[in-house]
Amino acid sequence: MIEAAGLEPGDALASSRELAKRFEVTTPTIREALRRLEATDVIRFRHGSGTYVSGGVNRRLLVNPHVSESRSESVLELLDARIVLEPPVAAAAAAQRTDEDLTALTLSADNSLKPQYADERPELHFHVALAGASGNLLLRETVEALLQVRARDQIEIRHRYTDRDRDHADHLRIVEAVRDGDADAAAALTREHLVAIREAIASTLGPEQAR
Amino acid sequence: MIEAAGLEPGDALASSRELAKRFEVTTPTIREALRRLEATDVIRFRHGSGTYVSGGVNRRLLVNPHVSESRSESVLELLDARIVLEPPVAAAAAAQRTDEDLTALTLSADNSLKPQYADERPELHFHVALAGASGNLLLRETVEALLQVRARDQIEIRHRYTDRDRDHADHLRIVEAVRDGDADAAAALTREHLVAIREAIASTLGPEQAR
DNA sequence: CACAGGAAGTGACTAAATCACTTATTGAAT
DNA sequence: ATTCAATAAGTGATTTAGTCACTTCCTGTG
Repeated sequence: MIEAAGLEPGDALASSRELAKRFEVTTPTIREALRRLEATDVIRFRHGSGTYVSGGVNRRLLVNPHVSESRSESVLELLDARIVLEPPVAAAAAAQRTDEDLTALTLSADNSLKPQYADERPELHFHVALAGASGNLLLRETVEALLQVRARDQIEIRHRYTDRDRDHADHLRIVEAVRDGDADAAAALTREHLVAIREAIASTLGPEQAR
Repeated sequence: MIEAAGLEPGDALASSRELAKRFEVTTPTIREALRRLEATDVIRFRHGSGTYVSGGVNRRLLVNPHVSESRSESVLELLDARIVLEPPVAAAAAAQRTDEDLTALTLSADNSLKPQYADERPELHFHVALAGASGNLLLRETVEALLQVRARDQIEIRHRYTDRDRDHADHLRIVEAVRDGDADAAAALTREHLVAIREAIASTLGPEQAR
């Protein structure tokens, strides 16, 4: 029904009772269906107000909200993965970027100085914007999903261990490489940037966890 | 509760009615909770039998089951993404692989000749095993998730357009590179392998969609 | 020893309410 | 005319009590 009506994030759905009538089932049954959609962030409930379409409708990859963070290993595992995956994405961005991508990228680079928005507006997160510049939506979504793994830790890291000025400088250099279409430089700079973050975290965790 | 009891895929949960008693809510409420877990493949219902823990418990990344495939663009987008992401993963595998990884990889390479198992046993899928050899679980999960995007199409492709013997030969060459710890060769061979598949599909789709 | 039949357990669903929360409207005081 | 608190309507959240449908396993019969 969401598809057919072409509903976008923010749009309201019909009320539970109305949906129950329309599909000729009872409200508990409708609620079960809606709960499934809620689990993948396709819709969101607002008690007393209504149910609304959420960002998940156009997100193919997502982080399992039901896997506890304690099961997963160290935060370093995540950064290791990013160090492998993001440099080639940056290279693709350098090769494919349009002028609009470039302005969006510059915008998000400036935003790195005040990272509080990044959690709500993913497109303002530098690494998401970078992946977006590759022109491949799936790459963007992959990076976006990775950044939501251990989201709590990542916010903690950004607020405590990261040197924002250095971050910003790193980002600007990556933007330059992307602007110039220099894929190798974009990849190398992205790798260095992430390795630096990894090292900063590894040192605070203590050498015994550094692998 | 699943965490606390350390339940693994295949284990049964208590019945709805029993859970309702234990959490002091009614069965419809329990069902809503279970439906959310079902949506991310943490549990699975078997009518008349019970509810069982499923593979999603240890899967952090997953494909949104509620996003229609029609919304997403061409299958080529997916292959483009894989061409960017998987070669560096192969390189990491070459650098980090243990001897056990190597045997698992060889096993899955042989399995490429009879790909029907790959859908149920992801660890037998060559590209998943390759990512697993990197030693980074998150990388493995990322590749695993990507392979489930447009799963229907991917199965179709494997059954109709792929030259199994050539696939197998490609895989064996990648295994050799990983065995020898040759990261550059592993990456290059993986890229060529995926590019070949992309070309094969692009030609069947007709030139107008080939970008 | 095989197997049909039945009982018990389980998920799936219904029906009719009630409670809790939000929002827009209304009407009185300013 | 404007402001703002009370109110009413709409919505999600949950309950209670029960029925139907499906599986599984056990038991008694041939």
